Amino acid sequence: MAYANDMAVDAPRAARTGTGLASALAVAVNRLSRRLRQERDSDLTATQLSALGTLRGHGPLTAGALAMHERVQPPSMTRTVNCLVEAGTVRREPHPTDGRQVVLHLSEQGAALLAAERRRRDAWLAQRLRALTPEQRDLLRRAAPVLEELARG
Amino acid sequence: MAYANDMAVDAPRAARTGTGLASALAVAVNRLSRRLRQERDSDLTATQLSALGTLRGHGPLTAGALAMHERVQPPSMTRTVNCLVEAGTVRREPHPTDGRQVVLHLSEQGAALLAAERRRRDAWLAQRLRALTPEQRDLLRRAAPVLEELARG
DNA sequence: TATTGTTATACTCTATAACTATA
DNA sequence: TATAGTTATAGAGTATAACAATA
Repeated sequence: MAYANDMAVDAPRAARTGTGLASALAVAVNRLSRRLRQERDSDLTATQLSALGTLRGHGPLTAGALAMHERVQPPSMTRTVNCLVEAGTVRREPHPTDGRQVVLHLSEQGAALLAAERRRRDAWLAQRLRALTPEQRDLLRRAAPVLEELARG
Repeated sequence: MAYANDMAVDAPRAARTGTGLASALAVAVNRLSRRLRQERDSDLTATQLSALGTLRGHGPLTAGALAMHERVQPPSMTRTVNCLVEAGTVRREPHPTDGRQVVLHLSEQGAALLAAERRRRDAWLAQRLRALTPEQRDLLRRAAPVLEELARG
């Protein structure tokens, strides 16, 4: 016997039947993520923006801590940070007590760029959201933190 | 004056303040999408599974139609399809009336692989979902089709 | 001439393994 | 010896531009 998610691959069907939530959610999230990536229009990629956003939200972080927050392996973060430093959006500074660690700081230029890029990146989604009903927007407003919690796990 | 989404970068804050929904949603969706990609454990990638899933849902499609559904450019889909054909999960067949077009069919082997992979991919998310409250799950169940609708735009 | 699909090429993201420097 | 970060290397996804075949 197949699993429930083999019988309900699309979100509308999952909503009707009450089965396959995991599958429907995974598909929807992946599609929307890809769609959002298409809408960015700048020098910074979605991955770089995400790292900058984390630095803005949390303040300075070590390379390892940033990698953990972004859920990537350290070498991947090294590469991303190299791009960000080269673009002048992030500064590498020595750790005060541990010579092995590096502390990453968002530069003023980085903060400004982040704000501008985020506006651009969100423009498409914000426009789409305005086309929804108030109830649907409220639904998404309450769902967003739950999605974050799922990702945090 | 900055946009609302510059003041609320994280989902919980957006939920509290009622601002920055687009930004919070974009961040949450991107994080969860990346997290889900980490959880796959198979020969097929998330992109390949998504293409197979679309073929299963819609039946045979031309290369161009599949690219449109997956929201990628035709050359990207060519590459994905090459991998799928090489893996024996998809067959290329000639279009009955138009010699330029190619019709892509999900093979039986592809359907079986898809089912198995989807189970594996969803296992992590399903487990995480069980840790939520029934209200949160219901929230996501209703949010999933809205996310799909946003992506479809 | 327009359309469909592919090939050529390049760039980004990501990972694992190996290496360096420091604790 | 263990840890933090980087470098080296490789594989996948995506895109644009150029090309082939067909309509």
